[in-house]
Amino acid sequence: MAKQNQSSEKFKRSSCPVASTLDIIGDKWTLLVVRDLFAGKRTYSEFQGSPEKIPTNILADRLKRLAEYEIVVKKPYQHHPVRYEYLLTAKGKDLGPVLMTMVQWGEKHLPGTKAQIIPAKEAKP
Amino acid sequence: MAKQNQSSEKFKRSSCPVASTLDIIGDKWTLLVVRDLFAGKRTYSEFQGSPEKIPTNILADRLKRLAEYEIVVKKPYQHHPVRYEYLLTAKGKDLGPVLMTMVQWGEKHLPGTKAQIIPAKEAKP
DNA sequence: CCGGATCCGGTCTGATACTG
DNA sequence: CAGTATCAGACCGGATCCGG
Repeated sequence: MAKQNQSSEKFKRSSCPVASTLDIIGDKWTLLVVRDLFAGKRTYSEFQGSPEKIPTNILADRLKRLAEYEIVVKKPYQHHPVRYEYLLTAKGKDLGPVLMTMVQWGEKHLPGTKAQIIPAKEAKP
Repeated sequence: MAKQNQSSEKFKRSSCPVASTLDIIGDKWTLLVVRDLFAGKRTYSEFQGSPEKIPTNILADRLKRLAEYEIVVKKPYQHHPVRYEYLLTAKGKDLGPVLMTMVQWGEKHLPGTKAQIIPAKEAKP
């Protein structure tokens, strides 16, 4: 039975929107996956390829939860060896501003960080 | 020596601003404390009084970390029985937009949540 | 009393190995 | 490639204890 160890069932339903939102994205990895989705990554191995090196079991769990919360949809895009891709839903895309403000805060206050998720329009010096 | 159990030393220094920011605020409790600060709470017991019931050791640890990151400052405001208050720094106040976007996302996508930290200007439908 | 520190059981993380 | 299984150790969370 294995008491669903890292499974996905974490409903707390606080009345505060901040607390409720944090119940969903309040951990180190979830938003990193969302960031990768915004960056155009779509497959499991692309997520694994990110420099933060998310553990494979954590990645699987987060993707499952993101799908349950309808922040992403998982769909097969090839059948022979079955391949899946994960895409942001409208709800997931609405997390953009959250990511954005975090990027701005990080760039302003944390030295040595530079955004790469927003290509920007070639502001070449 | 007690190998600093829940102590504060969690530097990962990723180059991505999202990852770096998440190393600081990427957990369930930290932003909740920041939310309380924005809501005007300043003392240890006021934080403990929040409906989410943060455990005392977690609260102490988060406040210590927030102070180390210079997101808050801790200062005594009374001496007889010494009492402390925690105040947001400019860096901490800059987290406002992050909180804001999370509130907006939560209110839009999570039913049954209602903000209480931002009075809002009566944008009645 | 208030602001924390300590203890301890249970949960989750994270590295690696393994499977379809 | 896309995960699942396993397992030690880190971390959380509740309760309790302590210093001023």
